[in-house]
Amino acid sequence: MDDVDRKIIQVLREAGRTSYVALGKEVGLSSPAVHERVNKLEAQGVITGYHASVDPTAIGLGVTALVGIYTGGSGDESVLLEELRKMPEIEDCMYVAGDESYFVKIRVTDMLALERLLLAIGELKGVTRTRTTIAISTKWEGRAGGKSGLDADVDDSE
Amino acid sequence: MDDVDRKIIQVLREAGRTSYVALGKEVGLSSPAVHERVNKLEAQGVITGYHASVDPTAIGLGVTALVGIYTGGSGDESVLLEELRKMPEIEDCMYVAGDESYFVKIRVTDMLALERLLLAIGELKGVTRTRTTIAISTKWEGRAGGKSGLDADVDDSE
DNA sequence: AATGAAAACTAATCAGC
DNA sequence: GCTGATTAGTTTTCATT
Repeated sequence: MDDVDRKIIQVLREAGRTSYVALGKEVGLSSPAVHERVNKLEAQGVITGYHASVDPTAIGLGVTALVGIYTGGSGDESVLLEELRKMPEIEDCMYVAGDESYFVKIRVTDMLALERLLLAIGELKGVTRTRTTIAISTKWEGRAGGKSGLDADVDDSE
Repeated sequence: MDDVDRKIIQVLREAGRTSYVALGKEVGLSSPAVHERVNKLEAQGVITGYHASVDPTAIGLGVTALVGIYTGGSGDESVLLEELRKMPEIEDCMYVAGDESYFVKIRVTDMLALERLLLAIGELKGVTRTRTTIAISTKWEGRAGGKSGLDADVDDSE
């Protein structure tokens, strides 16, 4: 992981379909050279995949909500997580330190679907309550990160 | 927007670098036909971009936090939003209905950087307080959405 | 670990349906 | 709006340094 790798990552985070030829020009390497580096980054698990970003409303997902899940008592946490994983409406899921145990981002078609999903989550074993925040407007999402991967304070080995 | 478009979207959300040849086989169309459809989806703003997913810790972003921002009083909301936009550590930003006004996801190198950023957010004009939840473990993130885009209750025109 | 050239494949364009 | 063919460009392999 050197500065060239970080530059490659930066470019691919912003434009995931950049050709290896173009990527090579950006970082000053030949196409086979960048390709080999990208393969290694993928194999190491640094690059975990490539995804098209889609306007949720265009595919009928008009409602975005952030749900904090409070747990307690009887339930087995790993079973709860499995149940959450089965719910495709849950796009993001984090185990958190704070008032809640889990924090999830969900997308559904409409308020009725939201109501149903919140009821379903609330009835899972171990869930004591939920706390829902509804997104009125998404200003931006998944912006290519903070330091752009550059000037990172990262281990330079391997 | 028909079922073929939805299938294309589904595939590209999961594998953003799928070739048009492979995509054509998935949906039962020739390569030029899918290419034309993808171009239209991009032009319509349904597909908004392609991005590599990166393991944040691999690029030195070890801390993920969810921050609710409470506002009130004097500040101009649009100025506040501009200031937030200038902070590259903020990956997601939503205007929400709930206890908070904004809800943001931030990624930073370490706790010191988190402290600095929270102080900076807290000092923005119009911000009355923040409420931070720290992610201990990200179970999943950006999972290709709920209904997979299929069987959507969507307008079939255009 | 990178290069330059070659082979295989894909993207992009276009006439025709 | 799709197909099939064509051309241009890219990915991938490989011998070489």
